[in-house]
Amino acid sequence: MKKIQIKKEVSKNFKKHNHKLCYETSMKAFHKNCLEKNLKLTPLRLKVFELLLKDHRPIGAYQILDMLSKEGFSSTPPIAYRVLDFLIEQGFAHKIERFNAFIACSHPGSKHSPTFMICRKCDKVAEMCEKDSRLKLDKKSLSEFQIEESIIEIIGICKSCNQLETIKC
Amino acid sequence: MKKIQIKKEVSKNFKKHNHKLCYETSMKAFHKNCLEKNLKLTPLRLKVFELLLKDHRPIGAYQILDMLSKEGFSSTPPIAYRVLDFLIEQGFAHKIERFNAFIACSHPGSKHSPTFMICRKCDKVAEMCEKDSRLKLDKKSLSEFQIEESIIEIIGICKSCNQLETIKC
DNA sequence: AAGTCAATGTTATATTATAACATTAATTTA
DNA sequence: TAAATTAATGTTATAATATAACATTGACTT
Repeated sequence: MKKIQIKKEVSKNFKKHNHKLCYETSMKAFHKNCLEKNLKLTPLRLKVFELLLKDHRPIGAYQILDMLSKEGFSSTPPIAYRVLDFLIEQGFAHKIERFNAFIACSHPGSKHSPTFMICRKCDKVAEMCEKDSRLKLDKKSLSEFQIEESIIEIIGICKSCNQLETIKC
Repeated sequence: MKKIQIKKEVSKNFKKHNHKLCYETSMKAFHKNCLEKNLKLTPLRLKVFELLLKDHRPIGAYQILDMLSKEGFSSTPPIAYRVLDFLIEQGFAHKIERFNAFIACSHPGSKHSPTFMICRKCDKVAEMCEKDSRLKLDKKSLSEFQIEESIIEIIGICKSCNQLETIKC
């Protein structure tokens, strides 16, 4: 039987969507990853990942520390940064350089260089999958530079915010 | 008479080149810009721009402050950040988010969203002009997100460093 | 039970950045 | 030209982000 391919919309993060599904899919992948690689899925790691998954907005390390402290976890800076490093290494989180903030990965499970669309009104972020975002460089440059990693962050206004603005007028 | 178009090489910043020409061209453009817009070309602004133009490496704000202090300028943080803001606004400098550092613009004179190639060996940076770097997003995303600004930073190894590495072996 | 190692805890400090207000110097205007 | 205005610079204080270094805990190994 042919598997039906459901085209996931890149910009869904900006709209109402089945977020419970987002959450559960990512959390399941995280469990699976840790199990397979024999990495420890500790309460701290789970909690931080859970916080990142809450909505599609980046969170600063110190915000995370606040939330951890409210939940009874230790909350000195290295606590947050270490777990964030772990999540990033494992491909389950990214840093948004523009905001010094962190976000759950939308296509978790392997290291990759993401492209982010960042709405400056609602602060939500959508991570595009590689096939929807391609950086075309000219031949000469490509031949002279060996790319290892790319940071692509697009800042603008998402459709939802744009529509709200239109309605307001 | 037809003007001869000299194709400027994007990756020249990584190699030996006529840097005096780089420097002078940029400095001249800076003078012209300030004159035309009636902005004050103060010793402080000149000095900071000069520092950024020294080579094609990004410099941190506190490095700039050190150098300013050595040259007898006042050197508390706002001094650097204010001038950097000015240079960025005027399109003569950019921030490299990845390194919280600043670099002289290679195509100065107007605000634009640059693409940087950053060599992680020699720390040099080349800024690509827009025609040599294009971000292709899928139609759907484009229609749903109004882009205002983009941050594109490519990290890797430049040809010069790559060759050095090869020779070493 | 002792040894090992990964994870977490802790203390201290480094690095990057901004807010708020004071002073100076250039320019405009009375 | 003197007063008024404004832009630029100077200053003090502090906020926000991040890491180094070492201690403790707890799980797993042997």
